[in-house]
Amino acid sequence: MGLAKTELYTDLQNEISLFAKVFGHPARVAILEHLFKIERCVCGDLVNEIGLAQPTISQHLKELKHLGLIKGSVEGTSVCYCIDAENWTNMKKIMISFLDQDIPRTDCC
Amino acid sequence: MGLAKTELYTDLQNEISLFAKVFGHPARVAILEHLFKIERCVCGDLVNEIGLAQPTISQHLKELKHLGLIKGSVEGTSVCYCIDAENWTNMKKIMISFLDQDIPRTDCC
DNA sequence: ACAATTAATCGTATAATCGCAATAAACAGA
DNA sequence: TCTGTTTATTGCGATTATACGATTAATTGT
Repeated sequence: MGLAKTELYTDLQNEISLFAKVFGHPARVAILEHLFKIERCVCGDLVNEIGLAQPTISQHLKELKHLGLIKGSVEGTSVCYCIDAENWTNMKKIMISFLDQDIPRTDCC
Repeated sequence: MGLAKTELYTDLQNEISLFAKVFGHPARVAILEHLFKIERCVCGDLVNEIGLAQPTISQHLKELKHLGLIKGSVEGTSVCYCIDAENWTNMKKIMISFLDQDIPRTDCC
């Protein structure tokens, strides 16, 4: 993707873009929506549910876990994933404060 | 970025990821925040404000305009940009409904 | 018409992303 | 221990994204 010049932006702007980037792929959106619906599920369930190869799902899970939005616990040979409530709530505040800014009444056109 | 298999996902999931992707770069976050603060500004202002080259800013503006989140009007030799209030509000509803899902009380870990 | 100003487009180098086959790692049961 | 099950990691090809110099296009003022 080339290299974003992160030093040009505020920490908050960089943080917003990192959260947004992880939502910027429909597979990760689908994984999260499934976790919200099912509450908890193992990696193999997501492979069947979504239809991508197992390494691909595993890679998307890794990115979600790296940002702290989900957490996984080993249960025998499988790994159970769920939403990380605290981190999700924190992320939600940041994203909504960005989305919910007051729109200027004066139009430019 | 490789090729996402959009046919595997719902229209809503694809739409959410497209909106998120455009927020997935700090320059576009910075552009939008500046438009919220200043209400209206020309391309050159953003070049000075952010510190990227003019073609780069122009390219980011193009992506924001393509999604309908901003609109631009020609004013002499310069182009004035502003937030598209209606489309922003529509996008906001979609994104917040995704972010604001009920978090399951049962933890997996 | 000409020069100056501003923004968009083109071309290109670099780097990240996506997807998956192959493989490794961790664990459970016989 | 051996086998089967499940997930993580590695390596690779194809594609997309970022950034910018050079150029073009559009407009204004003289």
